[in-house]
Amino acid sequence: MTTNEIRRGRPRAYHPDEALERATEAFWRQGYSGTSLDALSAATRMNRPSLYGAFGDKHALYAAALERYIAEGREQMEVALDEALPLRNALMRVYDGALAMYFPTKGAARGCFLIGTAVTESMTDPDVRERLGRGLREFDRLFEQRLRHAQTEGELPATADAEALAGVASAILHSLAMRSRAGDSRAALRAIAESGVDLICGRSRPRKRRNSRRAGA
Amino acid sequence: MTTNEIRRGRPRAYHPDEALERATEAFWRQGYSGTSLDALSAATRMNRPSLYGAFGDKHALYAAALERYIAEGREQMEVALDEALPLRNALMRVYDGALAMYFPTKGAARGCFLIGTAVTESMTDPDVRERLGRGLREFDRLFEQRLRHAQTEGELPATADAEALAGVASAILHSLAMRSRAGDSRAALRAIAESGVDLICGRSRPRKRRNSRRAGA
DNA sequence: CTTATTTTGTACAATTCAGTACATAAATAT
DNA sequence: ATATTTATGTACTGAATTGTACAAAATAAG
Repeated sequence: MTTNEIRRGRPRAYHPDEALERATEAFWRQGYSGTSLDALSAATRMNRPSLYGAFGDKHALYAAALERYIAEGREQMEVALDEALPLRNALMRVYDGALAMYFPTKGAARGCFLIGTAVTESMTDPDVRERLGRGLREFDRLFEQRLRHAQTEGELPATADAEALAGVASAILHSLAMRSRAGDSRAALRAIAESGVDLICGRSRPRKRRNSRRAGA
Repeated sequence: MTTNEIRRGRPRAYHPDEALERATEAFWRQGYSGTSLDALSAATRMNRPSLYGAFGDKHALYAAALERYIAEGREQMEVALDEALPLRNALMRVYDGALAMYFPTKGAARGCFLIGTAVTESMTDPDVRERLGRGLREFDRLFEQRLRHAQTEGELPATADAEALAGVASAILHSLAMRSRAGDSRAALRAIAESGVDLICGRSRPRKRRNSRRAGA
């Protein structure tokens, strides 16, 4: 991707991709307004002028972080929604992949970067609102596409409303994104995802999983 | 509620409740970190020292705003979920009430104050995370309670998992809260709510409302 | 080696931030 | 009237904010 051209002048002391990832993590934790350039400088281990040189101002850096996150999310989702798998499994793979991101192996739960930060900023920043909207619509589209495929395979009735079901599938994802920031446990969120999948795929018999562990954080 | 005791000294030039409401609106638009005390002072039309005297520091003011919003939301939801109404209508009343808040009659869409601001702040502020969690659980509880009632009335099968369905009902609400900040139109969000209600209540025949208007913002 | 080019690191400027000190104003109590 | 109490309004402090100027450093080109 990043073609290694022969660059003149002093070489960079950072990897742009790594730096963007670290900047993303800083925004992820503290939000856009709550993340200072000092914090970004520390996170990326780039000094201030290098940050500006590489990404432009704070807003451009955040925009790049959002773009990268959305693109990666789409790729992960495309993989998870493998059409060779049963619809149930495919959907759960999306939610499990999301939960893996929302609950890092080390450190506190962090939820979804896009939802956790852009939703606040979108009110006063039309550019962020636009990116947030495009991101959400992208995920809607992938769900819908996969559901339509399930219809052609007979996994879902041909009369089902794929667009509507995709909206519900997305809603489950949105809920996981938020709840993981509200102190809910990963297990509790996975149970919610399963409920959603049951409902979308049309459980023949309602599961009787009473007393399943649902402990808080 | 606020007992009008005989107060000595210079009378206040503001109404605490009104001021808290205006402060809420400022936070609603700009988030916690993005709202300066100057902005709060302007919104409440209270000068800085009066703000501190009345509410304490910025954090305490935000906490009070959250508390008030959650309490009001609970009340509205209790009214909407009237047990005398069919489950379908009751649920749609909740979503319609939410959309009425998220899309004010004048001004841009603003979504949910709790979700739109606390989800960002919850990462670095345990107190906010706690309040966010309690708020969400409160709404879960009301949904679940209403769904259990529907079971006793035979509107839902006795074998249904009320807790799980309540999670889905909440997820729909969470999705509306976010999407309204992402540029989605109110009509599109209402369609999503209807899809969710259909799924929760178990539509006998999948609705065929193809080509219903779903225009963007 | 010299020059051109690019990045780094320090240091700074101008603003904005949260929070407070203090004098003044406006009410009640005696 | 005078004292007491409470709130207001101005002005301020110290810290944090974003963004930039500029010299030194590190590389390639000639």
